[in-house]
Amino acid sequence: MRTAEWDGGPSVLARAAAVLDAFGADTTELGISELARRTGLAKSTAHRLAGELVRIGWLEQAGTKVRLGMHLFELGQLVPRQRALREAALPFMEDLREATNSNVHLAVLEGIEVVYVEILRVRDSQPLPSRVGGRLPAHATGVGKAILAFSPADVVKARIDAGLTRRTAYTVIMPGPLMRELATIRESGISYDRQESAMGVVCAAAPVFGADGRVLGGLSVTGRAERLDTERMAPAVRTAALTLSRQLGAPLRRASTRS
Amino acid sequence: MRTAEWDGGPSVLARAAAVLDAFGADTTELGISELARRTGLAKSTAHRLAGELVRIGWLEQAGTKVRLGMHLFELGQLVPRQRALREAALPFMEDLREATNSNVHLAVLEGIEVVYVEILRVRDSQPLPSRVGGRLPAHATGVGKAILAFSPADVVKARIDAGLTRRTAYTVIMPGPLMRELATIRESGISYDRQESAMGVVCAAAPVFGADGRVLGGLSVTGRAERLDTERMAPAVRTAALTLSRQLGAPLRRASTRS
DNA sequence: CCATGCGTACCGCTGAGTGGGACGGTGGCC
DNA sequence: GGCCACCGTCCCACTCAGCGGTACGCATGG
Repeated sequence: MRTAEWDGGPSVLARAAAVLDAFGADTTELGISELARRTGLAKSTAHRLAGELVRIGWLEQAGTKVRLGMHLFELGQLVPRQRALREAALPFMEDLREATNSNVHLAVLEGIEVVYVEILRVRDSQPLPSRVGGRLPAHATGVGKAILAFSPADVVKARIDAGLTRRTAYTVIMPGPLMRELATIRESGISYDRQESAMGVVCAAAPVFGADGRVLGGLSVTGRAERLDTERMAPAVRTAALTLSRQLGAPLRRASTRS
Repeated sequence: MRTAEWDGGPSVLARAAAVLDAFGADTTELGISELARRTGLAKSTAHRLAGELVRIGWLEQAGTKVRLGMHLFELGQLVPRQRALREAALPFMEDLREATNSNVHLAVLEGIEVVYVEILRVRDSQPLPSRVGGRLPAHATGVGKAILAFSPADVVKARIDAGLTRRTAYTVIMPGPLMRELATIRESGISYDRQESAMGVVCAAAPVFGADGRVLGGLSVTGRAERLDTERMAPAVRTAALTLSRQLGAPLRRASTRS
């Protein structure tokens, strides 16, 4: 069997993780053979693993196919990084949406990417490239840059070393300019995304800090380029992020706080 | 090692599931020894499993302790039963919250319990016994009874056979009265919870149907007994549930639709 | 009517997983 | 201050859980 793609040792758990990771936003159901193909497992192995995963509730039988099970949703809702932040942030996010009449995002950093923890959309919202539980490269998003600006140097280094992948013509892909922008964000406490993650989408973002003074995530106001004046939104986002940080017990000293 | 507690065979996956299930709403971080104790695994086994789970992102290292990882949140957000329903329901839930100025719940049936998929709270909301991703016995909640009323007979039987556990003095714990109430709900399309899940908490709920005509979940308006007039809320909840069902492609025939 | 691909089932081999045990560090109670 | 209980970590020999090649019955469709 081909195991070369897994760096370490292909343990049962790694195989099971590969099975679950075979599903995606547009891949909600898979048959056994398709599962085996995507994971590189033998068909009989995929069959047995799927059966076992169904028995523990991580997969659900859908006819002869299989899909992610509710137990995973339940577990996911218990993830503390997400839960504590979302719970504390929700009221402020709703205020922010009402005040700005724009989409509001809450995200955390996971490795070198941001994961969206909550999204409040406005009624007439155009489609956005973000999804709750979805990932985007940190350097190509407003919240990502806000978080990176207040993260330890090795985190920024990891992001740069992994390659500043281009997502649009405006994505910052050079280390130098990115570092300079992060310095500016540290001064102003505000980060902008000017069509850097998706064409036509702009946002203003600000970092959220925890009780230990370290950055926990980012808050942003997002909208279409032709409708949203990011500079006008900046004070509102920053205020919401500061208020949220204060409620989380963050030691906010001056205008801009660094870790 | 003690494996008698697991019915089938204690596969690696079952052990890993036990490790993850050791965490809960109030148990966000665990040490290795505590983990071993709660799962009944040998300490060295718990240690190795935890290490492997960390490597695949299902757990996170928190100092020497360990907690659920962001990867589980990401996976959980992909669960189709939850995602499709929540996405379609959100706008209607917001309308419902605004119209009734009360907490709005969306839940699905998982086995014999309901799992809350989304909760919209009002500003001054008193604490509720519900949590997104949390479980409650189906027979003791408004949404649960709404779903049971339109579920196949064997589902209702399973719920009754598992025991109608009492949660408050008002919980329906006798099979006969429960069956009669479900019949009433089938007629009216409305289900009530009068302090049956928690003292002081009442709700009005209605079932949500999918394109195949089967019940997908339940929608409810919830509040404190002294402030919420459930009968006055009933038409709003039922309307929202019907509108949502129609958008989901449900074949709604008459005033009340059954599967 | 055969080719193809599906889900399912069986079964012998083997190395991944197991857990007992040991070890060093640490915190608190006496 | 010194004892002790408990912690996380690591090692290692045994064994059975997991693996995948193989085969079968069944749709589908060309």
